Formats: sequence, C-alpha cells, structure tokens
Amino acid sequence: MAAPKKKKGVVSKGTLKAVPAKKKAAVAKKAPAKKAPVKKQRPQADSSDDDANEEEKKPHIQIHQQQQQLVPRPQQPIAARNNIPLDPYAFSPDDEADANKKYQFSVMCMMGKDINIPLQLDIEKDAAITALKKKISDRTGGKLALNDMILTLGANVCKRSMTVRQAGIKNNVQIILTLKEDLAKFKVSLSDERDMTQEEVRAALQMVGVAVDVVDDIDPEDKVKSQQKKPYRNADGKAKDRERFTEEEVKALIDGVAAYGLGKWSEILTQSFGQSERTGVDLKDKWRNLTLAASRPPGFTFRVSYMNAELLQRVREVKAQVEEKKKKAAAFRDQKSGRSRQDDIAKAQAEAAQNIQAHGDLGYHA
DNA sequence: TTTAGGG
DNA sequence: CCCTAAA
Repeated sequence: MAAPKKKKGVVSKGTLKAVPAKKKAAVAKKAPAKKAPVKKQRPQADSSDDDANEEEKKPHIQIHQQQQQLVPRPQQPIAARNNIPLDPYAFSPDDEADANKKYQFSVMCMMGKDINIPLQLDIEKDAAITALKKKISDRTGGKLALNDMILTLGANVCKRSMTVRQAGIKNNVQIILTLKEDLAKFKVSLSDERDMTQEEVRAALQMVGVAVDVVDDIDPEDKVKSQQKKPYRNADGKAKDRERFTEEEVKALIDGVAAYGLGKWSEILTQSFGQSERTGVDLKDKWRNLTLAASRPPGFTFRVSYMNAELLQRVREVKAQVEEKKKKAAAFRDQKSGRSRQDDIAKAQAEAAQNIQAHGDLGYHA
C-alpha cells in the first residue's frame, strides 16, 4: 500500500485501462488553477431531459485515440424515426392472455384526445416498469419506443425505476398510456424520472384529454424512496464531461474487489488499473452503482450494453463473497482480542463506573 | 491520504 | 461526480 500513485497530473499514454482523451483538457486547465479561490456553485437543478446532456464534446485536442463508441439506446423516439410510413397510432392490440402471470390489467392508450385503444396485458409483479413498456412496444410491433410513452395509474406516474408492484399496479387496474409526443403538443410534460405531485400529473393529463383521480391508493410499503435525478452539469450550465466506465474498467473493478476485498480501492486502483484518470473514490462510487444495478428488477434497461445478466450476476456473487469475508474478518478481530459485542458494552459501562469512582464528584459538592 | 456515505 | 467528516 505504498505505491507512489499519481492521480491528476501526468497523463501519459494509456497503459491498460482506457485513458479517454477528452479528460486531458480538463486536467490541464485545472492544474495551474490550483489555488484559485474560485467559488464553485452548485448548478440549480433544471430537470431537463436526462438524455440531452451527453454531448458538448471538444472537437479539438482529440487525439487519434479510438473513440468510445456510444452505445445506442435500444430504440429511438418517435421524432427520430421519420422513415416509417405507418401511422404510429394505428396498431391493433392482439390479446393473448397468459392467464398465469401475476397481474392482469388493461392499458388505455390515450392518443390524441379521442383515440382509446384498450390493451389487455399481464406481467410479473416484480418486473420493471420498463419491462411493461417493452410489452406494450412489442404489441405495436416496435412502432412505439419505450421512451415514447408515459404510463400513469390514477394520478401517479409509473416511473422507470419502479417495479410493477411498486407502481401500484394490481389485477384489473387500468393504466393510461400517454405519448410524450402528444404531451409535447399540448405544451405539457410528464416525467417518469423525477417525482411529480399528483396535482401536477392530473393537470398535465387533463390537458391531453385524460381525467384521473388524485387518490393515492398505492401501498406505502410498495413505494420507492424518492430518487431525484442529479443535474450532472457544471456550474456553467454546460453538460459535465463525465467518463463512462468502459466494460474493461468495470470488469477490472469487479475482479479487483474480488481479489483485494471491499473498500480496498486504493489498492485496486494501483493493481488493477494502469495509468488511469480514475481515483479511488471513482471506484468506490462505481462499485456502489454496480451493486445497485445488480439489484434492479428483471427487465430494467441499462444505458450501456455491457450491463448484461452475466455481468450483473458476477457482481452479485462478488458482492456476497466479499461482504461475507469482511464480516468474518471483523468477527475474527473481536474474538482474537478476547472481546464480543456484549463484552464491549459491559466493559465500557464498567469503565464509566470506574471513572465516576475515581473522579466522580470532581469537588462539586459543598 | 484514503474511506465511507450522503449530496 | 462532488463534498467532507473520520479514520
């Protein structure tokens, strides 16, 4: 643990891991400003489309390093698919009731103010909302992309981060499907990313001709904790140029955790990552996100293609293995030092009593 | 300096 | 990714 590792400073040609070219500019401009008393200010979160702030690259300085090929999203929004002669609104639901699934319900496709297409669906209760959208998409022959639709149940938006059950979906409920394109037409917006009040949702839906109740009958136990999306923007409002972890880096991290243990980020950094812009904190954060990803419900869609079932399974295994090892190590330490949790408490209390015995009254009494 | 967690 | 209390 005494390897001289430098972080932001030298930027030599990448060794093993990806050393993105773009970050070099950022480093270069940050180094000299080492002592600038610049006050960094948190960008006021403007919750815009989370997909829109990816660009803003720097055309210059781009050395010949192979560009990280951006992994395309599964499907493109309607606006981008201008080459389909078919009317995206014209699809007929073909029910094929799989009566053995957990929840069966209907989806009313509110497209425009008048078009309502009832759609019978069923889905596992612990599937992700995204999986549900995928089913709907399939029914349309893929003409409707996942990102085109917003699902609501009453005055609640079914967020992509929720499971079907968490969204409050039950047997025989009716879900409303509204297209983002239509929402845009009416100058309103609904988000399945951030939290919205029921009133906001109700008002927005009303504008596109959908009336819903504002009663919340979702079991509190099934509700997910609020997940406010972070801005991911610099103080100047421009998109932050973050470096996505490459598949190679992720695998190096997983192997590193497996090899050196949980929390050994400095170690992993020096041993499993060659010259890299990453820091131990980066690895720690990434591991946190990886384990979170590994706990996502089936059907959850990730932004990068390498987050496949196999990789996620590996994360789960390493996580379990490493956490267990750490727990046993802690237990061993306690045992070796002749202690136990209970003993610690007893000992502390004894010491406290001792102190009172020794210095107890501190001469405060008359 | 490195970790661990919340932001 | 950032910020920072603790270790």
